[in-house]
Amino acid sequence: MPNDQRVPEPDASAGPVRALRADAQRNRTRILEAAEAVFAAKGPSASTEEIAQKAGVGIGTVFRHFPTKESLLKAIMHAVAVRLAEETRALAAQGDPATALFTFFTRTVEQAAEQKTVVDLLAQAGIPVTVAKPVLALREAVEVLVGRAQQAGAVRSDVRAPEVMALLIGLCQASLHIRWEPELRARTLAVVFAGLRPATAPG
Amino acid sequence: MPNDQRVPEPDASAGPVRALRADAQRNRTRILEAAEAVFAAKGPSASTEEIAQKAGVGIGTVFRHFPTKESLLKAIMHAVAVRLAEETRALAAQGDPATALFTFFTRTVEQAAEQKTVVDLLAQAGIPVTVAKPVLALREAVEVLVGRAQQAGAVRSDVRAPEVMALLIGLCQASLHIRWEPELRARTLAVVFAGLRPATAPG
Amino acid sequence: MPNDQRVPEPDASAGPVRALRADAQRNRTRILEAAEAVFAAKGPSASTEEIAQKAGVGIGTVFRHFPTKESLLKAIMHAVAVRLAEETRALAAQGDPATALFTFFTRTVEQAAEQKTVVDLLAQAGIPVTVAKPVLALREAVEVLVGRAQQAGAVRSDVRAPEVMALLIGLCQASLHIRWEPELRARTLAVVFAGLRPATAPG
Amino acid sequence: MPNDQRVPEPDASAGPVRALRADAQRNRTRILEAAEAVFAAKGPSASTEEIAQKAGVGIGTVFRHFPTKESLLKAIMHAVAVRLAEETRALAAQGDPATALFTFFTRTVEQAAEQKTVVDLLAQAGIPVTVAKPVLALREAVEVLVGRAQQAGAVRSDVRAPEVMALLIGLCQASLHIRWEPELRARTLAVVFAGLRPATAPG
DNA sequence: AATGAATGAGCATTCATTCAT
DNA sequence: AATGAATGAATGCTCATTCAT
Repeated sequence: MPNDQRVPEPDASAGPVRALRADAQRNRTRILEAAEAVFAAKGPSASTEEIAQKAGVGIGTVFRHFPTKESLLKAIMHAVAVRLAEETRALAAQGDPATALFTFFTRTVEQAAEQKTVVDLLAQAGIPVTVAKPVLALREAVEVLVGRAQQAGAVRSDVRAPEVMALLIGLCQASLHIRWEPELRARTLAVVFAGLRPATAPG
Repeated sequence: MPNDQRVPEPDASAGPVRALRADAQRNRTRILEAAEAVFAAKGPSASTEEIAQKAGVGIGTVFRHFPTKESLLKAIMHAVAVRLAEETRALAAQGDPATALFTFFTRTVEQAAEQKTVVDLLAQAGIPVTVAKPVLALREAVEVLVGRAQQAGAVRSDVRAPEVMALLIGLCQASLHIRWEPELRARTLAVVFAGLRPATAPG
Repeated sequence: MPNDQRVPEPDASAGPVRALRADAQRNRTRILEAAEAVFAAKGPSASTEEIAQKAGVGIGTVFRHFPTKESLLKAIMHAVAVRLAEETRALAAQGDPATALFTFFTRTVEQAAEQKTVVDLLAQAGIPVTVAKPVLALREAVEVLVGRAQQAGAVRSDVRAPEVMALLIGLCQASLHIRWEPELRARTLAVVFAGLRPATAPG
Repeated sequence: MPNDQRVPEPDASAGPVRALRADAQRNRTRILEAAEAVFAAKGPSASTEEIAQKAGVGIGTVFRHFPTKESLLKAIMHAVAVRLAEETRALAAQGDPATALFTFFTRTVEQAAEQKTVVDLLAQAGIPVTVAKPVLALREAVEVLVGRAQQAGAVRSDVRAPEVMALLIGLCQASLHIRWEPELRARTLAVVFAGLRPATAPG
């Protein structure tokens, strides 16, 4: 038997509600990976069939795990949001509040250049309605970063989190349409960062 | 200006390749207007049938004028680009180079909030490949605005046009995903403008 | 002749709302015929694809004429109901009220044996909710037949139309499941008719 | 009765071909019960998965016991037929032949209104081909009821069992499509019974 | 040149049946 | 023997594109 479920150990914190058979878990993972890749490359209009093919499973299997295409998309978003929020919290927990926000901003824009999913996720973070928990967590993590940066004097005190999110969303969206030569991306970010810093900020 | 259509001169150089019968020309115009409205409201996924209906022509007529949906979209982009470029040139020709760029930037973001087409157009302006003339014209007009603003001391001298375009594209894209409360839009633009101004910029 | 539509003569009582091109009208007819045959043979679960094939048209054409499978089914029901109601009215207008109801009953059961559609239609006539006009017309026509038959003394005066409908529906449904040898059908109808006649009715 | 399973005799002649392990037998029973309930409520188009769930077994177990959905349906029919036949025989064995047939008829129609399975079963009883033994038993039991009723003078002597079956089937089918207000059902049955009674039938 | 009917590939989703665990 | 995950053919429906009228 593959799953020795002797005790209902409460540490089963990750994954779906019920324990899955080993093969089902493997397929679920493959589907998520395939979906992340396909959605990242082609956006949410990519066909479920293509995802199934890339995952090497039948179309029925995809729908067994995710009863609608919508739910699959949400799961991907969820995962990406969790990852981003974690990265953000890690940055917030690190030493330098003055640079954490800028680092996060830069990293996220870089990721967006490669993953449409990140772009789409942030797009959802822009609409303050019907947002799932992980998206909210991301928003809150950004708010923390902004607050810390302000306390450290790295960001003007009259800046608020929503416009930071707006700028972040915008540059990530732009990634869908701009061939970011590294220097161009750097110069664009420099403008935004300069705009965020106090007017008297040293070079 | 090439298109004063007083006489049915067969060599009309603007517009489609060959001269069109008067009714054909009228249909072409109606289709473009309908497509601009529909794409502006629903984005590029709107159905061609809907456009034909709004234009009051048969679907076949749409495809006679534009052999693919793609080509219709491009034509719309073309038209919007022409209009934007003209507005931009008008601004450049006006009196105050110090504010012209910011005015243009603000106006365009506002338009984007209402017209998906503007967003899509700018998206294309971000890809330096396969750009049609009107899009290039827009890029150049923006370059002029940036140059003038720099000469007027309103924009840092190390800023270049591409990052201004990138920021513009990004904020327009963001319009698709953010509910721009007017103050939020203003504060977001303020950050960008602060980033563009010289560090020691006067008020 | 397809359509000599010189004047908007108001007698265009049959067919869809707008005049159709000759080919479209032809296809519409073929689809209806195919659908009637297929539904009659296999019931409402028959696939739309099969109907399209039998009609010799693409699947898209079926959906252009009938935007949902449901609507196609309704159209068939409508047509059958109209036909049945007309037959019924014709019988009612004829000379002998004493036999008209029995004739109608017999004929309908015979038709049901060949056409599932008739069975399904009558099934709908049994549910007094959300019935379309032609179905109501059929119910009313049957009520007339019953009333006339009672006035002629051919049917007991305490019988009401609903149970006549119920018996009709039942025997039509039975046709789906019984191999009606002609004598069996006749004997079964004889029982029902005997039950409808006054107790003192002459043999 | 052959199936007293005191000992695991390997040659048990009734039920499935071979003797089953105790738990398999239990599962078989649960599946049949679940299927009867689900089919009774939703008709034969109910999904096999739902039946498995209601039975508390895996879908695979259902297919192990019944290799096709069709075979499961037949088994249900079998069971219902056995029950109905027994009820019928019990009525025949009772005291009053004059009313037994009518009682049976009334009861069955009432059951049909609640159990689609009864309707479907009788539908099969109408086709004299490929009838399983229990269905035949039911037909024979009805024949007995009819014969007794005729001997008692409650039913005309020229009536034969097949038309009684046809009427029974029809009214049960009608139950699927008619909202049987109790009075309507009573009046409908009254017509049929009047048709079955001798013309000069006393009271 | 205009029309709009016809086409058919493509999509999301369901479900009877099979098979690895 | 039991499980339930996997399968994939089939269905209703959409829409860009073609073509007869």
